[in-house]
Parts: sequence; structure tokens; C-alpha cells
Amino acid sequence: MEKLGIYLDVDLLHELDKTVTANILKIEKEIAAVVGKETINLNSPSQVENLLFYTLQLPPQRKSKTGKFSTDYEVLKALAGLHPIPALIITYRELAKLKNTYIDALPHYVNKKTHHIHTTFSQTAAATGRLASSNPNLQNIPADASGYGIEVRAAFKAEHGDLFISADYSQIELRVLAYLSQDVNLMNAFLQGHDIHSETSARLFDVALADITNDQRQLGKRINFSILYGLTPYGLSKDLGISFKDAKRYIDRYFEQYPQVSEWMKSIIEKTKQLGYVETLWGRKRYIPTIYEKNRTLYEEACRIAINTVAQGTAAEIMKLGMLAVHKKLAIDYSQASILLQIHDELIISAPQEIVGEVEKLVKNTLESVVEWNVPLVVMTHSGADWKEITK
DNA sequence: AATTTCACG
DNA sequence: ACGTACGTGAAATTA
Repeated sequence: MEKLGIYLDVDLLHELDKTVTANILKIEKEIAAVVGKETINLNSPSQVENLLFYTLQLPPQRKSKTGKFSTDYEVLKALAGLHPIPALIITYRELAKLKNTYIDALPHYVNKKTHHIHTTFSQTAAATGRLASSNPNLQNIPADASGYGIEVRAAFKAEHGDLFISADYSQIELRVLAYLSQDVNLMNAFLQGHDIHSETSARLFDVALADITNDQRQLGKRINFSILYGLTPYGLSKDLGISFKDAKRYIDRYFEQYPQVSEWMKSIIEKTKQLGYVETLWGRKRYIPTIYEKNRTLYEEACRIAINTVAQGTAAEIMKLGMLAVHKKLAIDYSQASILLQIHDELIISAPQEIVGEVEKLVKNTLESVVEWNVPLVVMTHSGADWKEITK
């Protein structure tokens, strides 16, 4: 992956830059018009803090680690109803991030000889066993289709009439959780091919699966993901904008409906205390010394890390085994096809257009067969001429 | 070098 | 009463 690299259409990025830069200038003027004479660097959290909470006298929401008033997205969102400036700053930040981190920076990484970007993948950076990408990081290219972000993906293009194929594991961490816990309800949902977020919602609300509304499904989705992070009632209440009490009810109800998940989590914590480390399914160890902490906050953090490491790390192992298997098979029958990128639960592959259909099938089957569990693995594939086209 | 913020899974 | 969701990397500012 590092050696092959990936082609970047610098001219397309330059076109995007014109639009984004024009928008940035427009917002800077709008803010200047409201603020008056005082010049302000919108990239400086400290100057934004002064503007919002001293000049404009807006109510501070919370403090950062060093005691200053935070100005992050969540804070700005909360202030947006009180004054026009916070919303403008949100948009400014969005565009400035896009320009500084991606549009302006990526072209400098294009190699003069290969005309490709060659990222570096580290196998020892992430404590869970995931890969990490750097210089540049190609695992955090914008994916959100609501703004201009997704257009950066359009600049990553297949060459010579080839097409890109994306192959992504569907809900791999929840399937890992289902397998490791052997939770009957979670396993059956996957075995029956149910939409797992609707399933969780249906169980939480005691409603038939078919009657789940889109909003209810979104809630099930948030809760499913939160479980893997070791959610707290406080964190969930903040995320969903509901009361602490209701959040606690949801969590209690989740563990009622998936009792073996609860038992499994307890057993992981116990094992971590015995050994001083957690182990993934294939035996990667992560030492967690704070599991012996008396400070409750640190101890609870250790518990969350232990749980999440097993799920995230085991999923990473499945992906790495899948990559080895795919690489070997491609080398034998489809030597013109190559893996270009890995984004945790997803691969980006390039292949000549004539064999794309066959390669898609091979990759899907191979990745789904890495393990033969009593919980199925499911891989979705998409093909297209650039990275935007295959982002769903 | 530390801090803040924000992009991704 | 207290503090509060996992794993990363990069850019800009500030100390």
C-alpha cells in the first residue's frame, strides 16, 4: 500500500480551493461587520473566547483543561440561538479545517517521481492493534457529504481506466461483541439478518421491528455504538440531549435485553484485574495498570479501555488477516488489482474495469471467510472512478 | 512542547 | 460529591 501509493488530482483540488477560499473570505467579512473595528484571528481559540464571552457577553458553557472557556463545536452550537456570530464561526472552522488540513496540504505530499501520495502505515502506533496512517493521514479524509468535505475524496482517482472498489465490514465491532459474548439476542439478530440498530431500538422500546421509525433507529444506533465505548448515563444523556435518569433507563434496558453482553463485560474486567492486561481474541496484550486505581474516575476509565480494546483490537485482527488473504488471492488470479488503502474496517482496492465485478466478489467472499463463527461477517462493496463515488 | 480543535473509524 | 464514551494524526496558536 505504501509503495504503490494513490493518485491525487491536484487540479481538481485547486478548483475546490477557489470555492472554499471565497467562502472563507465572505464569512470573515460577515464576522468583521458584526464585530466592528477589532481585528480577530478566528484560528485562535483564545481570541474567539474573548470575542464570545467578554466582548459579546455570551454565557460560557464549560471550561477547558487550563481553565479557559471552551469554544469548541458543541459550545458554539449551544450559543447559536443567542447571537449570529457562533454559527458563523462554526462555518468558518469547517472551511478553514478543509483548506488547511486537506486542500492546501495534500498536494505537497505528491511524490515527484511516482506522482502518487505514499502514506506511512504504522503497525505499532495504536494500542489496540489498529493500523495508523501518517504523512499524510489518509484514514481521516473527509467523508461527510453535507458540505464540501466529500469533494476532497473526489480528487483521489483511479488511473488508466481502472476503477476503485471499496469493501467494508458491516458493523464488525458489534459482530465481534456478539461472538465473544455469545449473547443470544445479539447473535440471533445478526443470524437473521436484522438491521441491528432497529433491533436494539425495538428491544429498548418494546416495539415490533417493522414499526421502528427513523428517529428510533438513530437512537438505537447511538446506543449500540456507545456500548462499545463503555457508555455512562451522563455521557449518553449529553449525546442524546435527554435526562440523566432517562439515559440510565436506556442503559439498564439495553443490558436487560442483551444479558450475556453484560456478563461478558464483567468477565473481561475480572480477567484484566487478575492479569494486569487485556487480551484480544488472537492474543494481543494491552497492559492497563490503572485497573488497580482507587480513584473511581481512573478506574472506570480503565474498565472502558479494557472492554473497547477487546472489541476494537479483535476487529483489527480480522481485518489484517483479511488483507493477507485478499493480497494472496489477488496476486494469483488478478495481479492487476491491488489494495491501496485500509481505513480500519474498509479497504480501497484498484482494478481494471473488465475484472471489477469478479474482484468485488472475491474480496467480499475472502473477507467474510476470515473466520467461520456462529455470527456471520458481512462485507459490502462499491465500485467507481474515484473515492467520492464509492463512499456511501 | 503543550493546548485546542476537528477530521476519520 | 465528583467526573464522566474508545482509538488515531494534523494544523494553528500559545507558552
